[in-house]
Amino acid sequence: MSNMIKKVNGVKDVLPSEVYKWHTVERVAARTAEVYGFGELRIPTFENTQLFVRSVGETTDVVQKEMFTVTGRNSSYTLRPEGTAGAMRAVLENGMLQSDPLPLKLFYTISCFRNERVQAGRLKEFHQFGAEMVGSASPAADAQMISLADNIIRRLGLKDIELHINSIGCPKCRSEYYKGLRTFFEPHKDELCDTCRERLEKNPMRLLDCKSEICREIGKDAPLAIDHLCSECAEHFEKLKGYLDKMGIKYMIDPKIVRGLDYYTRTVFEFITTSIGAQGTVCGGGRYDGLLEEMGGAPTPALGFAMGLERIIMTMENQGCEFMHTPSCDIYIGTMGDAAKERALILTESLRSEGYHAECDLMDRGVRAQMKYADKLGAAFSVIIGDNEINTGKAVLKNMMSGEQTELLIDDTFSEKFGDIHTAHMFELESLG
RNA sequence: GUGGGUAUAGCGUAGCUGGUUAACGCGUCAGUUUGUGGCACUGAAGACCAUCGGUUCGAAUCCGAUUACCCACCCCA
Repeated sequence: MSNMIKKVNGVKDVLPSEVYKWHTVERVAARTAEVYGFGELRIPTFENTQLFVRSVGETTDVVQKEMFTVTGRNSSYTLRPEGTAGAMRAVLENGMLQSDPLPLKLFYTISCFRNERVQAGRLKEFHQFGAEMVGSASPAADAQMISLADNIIRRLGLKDIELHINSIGCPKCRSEYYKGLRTFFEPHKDELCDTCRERLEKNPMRLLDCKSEICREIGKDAPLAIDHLCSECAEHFEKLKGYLDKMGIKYMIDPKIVRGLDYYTRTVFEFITTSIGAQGTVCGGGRYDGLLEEMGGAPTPALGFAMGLERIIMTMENQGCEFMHTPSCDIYIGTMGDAAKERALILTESLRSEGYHAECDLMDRGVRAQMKYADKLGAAFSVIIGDNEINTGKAVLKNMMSGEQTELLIDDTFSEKFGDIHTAHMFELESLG
């Protein structure tokens, strides 16, 4: 073991015994998104480094110190640290804004890569379900995006998730706001923590997000972005709140939400849970009206969100939410002797071609051991075939739960007969609840 | 990048202030009479006690370094 090559720090294996949890989340999310009119987009795992530098922002932590980048042949590629940049690149490159009816509605399930220190709910390779809507500047679009995320979260059975919303304005109102922030913090410059002193120059809005007690104390009465919105942004936010109210989606206004990716404008939101530790943001997103233009496209309003699948699953586990279970074995065919083995092989094949999960012995076990195996598989039915059964052409089908036994012919009619009994059994199970 | 904690079979753990073949539970495999599971019982396989170095007659046990993991800061999903 000591000389075995192990996996890299900060990544995870999902074993067959756990994968049903992922299927649950992925399927519910995709199905819900489809109901909202979103189509699945599949994008490459890596892109040109410049794509992320330009879109996510040169000064962000993600770009500055968390990207996995490889260089070769005069090119620099980066494993995607998030999905929006790649999705928008695909939108522009494929001319979707010209060819498809607006708004574009896209979703994707991807893994992302960020070279960070690992922690509960934070991995170097993590998975996101993302959704993006391109072309609409309407606050109704914001409301629908939030509704989609909210719906997925609710359909997964998650409880006690808070929706925090905020507006960080557009470049127009922001330049004014930055001035205000700088003049507010300037007198306290020496008291601020090192990173905040830098932030004052680079991105003063981040000061509000600092967890240091001193900075928080100083920033207590700092001007807030929502209080400095231009009239258009203010109206947009008011309308969004009105829509959310009418849709019955509860939210709280959290003026402290500052997204760490530079492309965000106007509406930003987070769904937060307290049940999985410090990394409680289970879903985050917002508007990025300037991004497509920044990437070389026509000015086009857009917005989106991403859900962290690991965090969603963790929260579900924590709250005892139900997952869809993968169906277990329908029938186990036990055998004694070579003739029976051949017959079992044929029966298994024909059962499988009818869509049943059938299993037979591949380990040369004794009958008793085979039955134990069948039990471990959770087989609903079993049948044992030996010389007697081969000679008479009949075998006994056993219901593993009730012990009920039925005699069946082990010929071409077996699959069909089994099908009848199996559906009756499933019906019975369902009526029992 | 910064801080704290942990490191024993596939998993979860025990191993007292250093002393002969490292223990237990779960899981795996095989049996408990001849052809039938769930319970119970018996047995087996499986660990150079993370790695390297040091102290010692002797180290899983003490010390140091490295690595990994966990948690938090930061950041984000």
